[in-house]
Amino acid sequence: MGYTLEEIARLAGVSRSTVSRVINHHPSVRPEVRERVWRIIREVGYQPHAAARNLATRRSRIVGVVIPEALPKFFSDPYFPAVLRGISDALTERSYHLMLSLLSPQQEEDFYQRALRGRLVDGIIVISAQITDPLIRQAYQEGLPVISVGRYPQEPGVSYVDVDNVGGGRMATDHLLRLGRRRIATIAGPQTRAPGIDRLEGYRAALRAWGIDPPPEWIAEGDFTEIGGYVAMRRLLSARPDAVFAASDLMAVGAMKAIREAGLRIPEDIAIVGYDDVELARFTDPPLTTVRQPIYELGRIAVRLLLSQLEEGAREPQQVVLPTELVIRASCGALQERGALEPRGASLSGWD
Amino acid sequence: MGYTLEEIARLAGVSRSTVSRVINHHPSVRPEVRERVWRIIREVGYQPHAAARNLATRRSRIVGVVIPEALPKFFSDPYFPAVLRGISDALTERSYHLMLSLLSPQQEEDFYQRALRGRLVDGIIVISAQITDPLIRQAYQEGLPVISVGRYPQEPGVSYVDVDNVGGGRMATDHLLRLGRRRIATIAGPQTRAPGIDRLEGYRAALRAWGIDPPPEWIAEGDFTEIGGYVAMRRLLSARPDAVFAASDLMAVGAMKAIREAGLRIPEDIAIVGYDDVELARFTDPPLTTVRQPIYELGRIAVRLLLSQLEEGAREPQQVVLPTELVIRASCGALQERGALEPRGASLSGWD
DNA sequence: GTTTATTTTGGGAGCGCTCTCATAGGAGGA
DNA sequence: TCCTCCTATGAGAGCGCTCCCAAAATAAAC
Repeated sequence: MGYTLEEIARLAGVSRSTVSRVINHHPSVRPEVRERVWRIIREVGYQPHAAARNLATRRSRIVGVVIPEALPKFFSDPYFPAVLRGISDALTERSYHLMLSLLSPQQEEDFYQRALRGRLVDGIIVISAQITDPLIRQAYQEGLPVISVGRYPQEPGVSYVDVDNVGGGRMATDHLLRLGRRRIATIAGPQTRAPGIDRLEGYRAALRAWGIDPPPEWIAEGDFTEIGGYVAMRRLLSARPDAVFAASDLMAVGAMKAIREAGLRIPEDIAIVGYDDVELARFTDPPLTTVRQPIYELGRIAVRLLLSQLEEGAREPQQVVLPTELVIRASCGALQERGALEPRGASLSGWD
Repeated sequence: MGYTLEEIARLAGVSRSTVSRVINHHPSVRPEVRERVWRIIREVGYQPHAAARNLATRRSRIVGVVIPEALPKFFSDPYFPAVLRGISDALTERSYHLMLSLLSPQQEEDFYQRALRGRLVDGIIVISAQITDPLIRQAYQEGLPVISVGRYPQEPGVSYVDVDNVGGGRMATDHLLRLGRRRIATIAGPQTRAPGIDRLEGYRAALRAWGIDPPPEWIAEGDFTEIGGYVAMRRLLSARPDAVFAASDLMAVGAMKAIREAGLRIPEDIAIVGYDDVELARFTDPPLTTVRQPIYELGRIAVRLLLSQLEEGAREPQQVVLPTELVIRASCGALQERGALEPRGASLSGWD
């Protein structure tokens, strides 16, 4: 423990430089020498000192992953673990390390100073940024490598990966239209955040394509939670919709409750489509038709974009939007065997 | 961008050493000089280079958090996010950074080499180790700072934080005994992992204290999953128990299904207590009495132990066991208003 | 067998910081 | 007023690596 390059060099009877070349797989070392050096390295269990290397190369091979305001959402939402897995897998493949920061807004500034400007990390990936995330803006303006998971409209030059929320909203609404529904209401997400805005935009686009102009009373705003969906749905009921597109599964669940309380049937009286495909969606009554997003991929691609900046020096903003997928279950009325998958009590494994 | 100590020194008209003292809050700098230096630092936005500092101090202020085999469990289990939050909060308070590694067994070795022996991290916290985790053992044997979240019986000197699984099992079982149940069966967790072993031990201890010696047919082993609980319960039914202690909530849910299929009522015919207090436990029918663990604290304390090794050079193994808490709902029969909390359909927010 | 080109190796100079030690001022005591 | 004792500051030597450049060894060309 605690060997240095110098000592390995001495043991192998070569110079420091040669050992350095061996570790870094530089071609111009005689195979015989290379072998000898490796043997010594393995023998004594030598491992180059990370800080020394980082200092000399001016690279740390560490990527910061920032989850602002993680505290409430990090729990319930399967979103974060999935993105994180994607990021982690992709980084590991490329021999990078992942520095995780669950930050409150006050801590963000401090983090930024220490980690990014102090070159502790080579770049950062910010997940689910507020629409005006100062971290992203600051990093971007100083030319430090940053990728946003979720589009970042404030600063058009910021690279991001996002899911096609407009497309997802359109797909969900279009599906209801094709099933013959015409009075399609929506429970939109908060209009302060990109997913909320985009999914509503998709809803509008789909209706527009069918020549329908939704009146204001078809649109209610929720906050992505179950209660929010419930409250919004009660308001929408007076418009007598025959279908609802909810911008999150949780809101869809709340909406289903309100619909049932009003004595209406799902999907016969009101069809419903959610968004996210959370695990729960398979176990609602009836199972929820919903929009699935490639969340794991989101993480992987964020890494790919960041490393292309880091290693190939890509300068122009790269903006990737991934397509979504419609998962058809019974709540939209497209399936015959409605109720067949209905669970007894709450259940998570899906085996019953 | 890219200022060095030297340059700040020149700008402030002092030496490098003095600037270094200022940043490190060394007392012996004249207040007037200190102020002048700080002003320059703020003005140019200077930030010390992390790698240079790490090299000189031989400390990185980074702690590695290793979650082996994260892939399947990281999702469903609220355990990991909670521990992670505890760790993250505690580290942030002490100005440490968190390096997260979601590792497959093959990657563990590589990680160990690079991160720990290369001094990329000052120490590691391993969550939910396999009972024979090689990472922990290797680190421990080389004297590198490692804390296990969950006890590590293989190597008695390893420091760990754990939850009192024996106490939790005893508490759950004792509760059923106090409610008058006498034929108490258990669905134990896998006997290859500490929580499984310990909770069963607690069950035994509680019965022993009441002079009851559970026959083998009262004990079935599950794998912590819902199916596992279902299968185990079907086996147990032939022993005609009047209560069951399931070593996980998921198994309890499976057991409830089996009980109901057998035409028996909960809690009248068979009372049931689970373990973990997962979110779902509030929404089963009837709501599940269960054992809650201080998971967030687990993370915080892991950090405290690690830093006491790192900063105060604590050498002797520190082993902390946290108490659990019994959350009484209707499934054990202790509550009158059974069914009052019963949800309609699936629901997560608990507001209905 | 030279000369020239090429590959392999070694030495030196950093990377940007900390930390010990020596020195220059000042304060305090006689 | 002089000497002693602190306190504030500066200089220098690393920390352990990479990378450039020149030297040595080898191969190729004449």
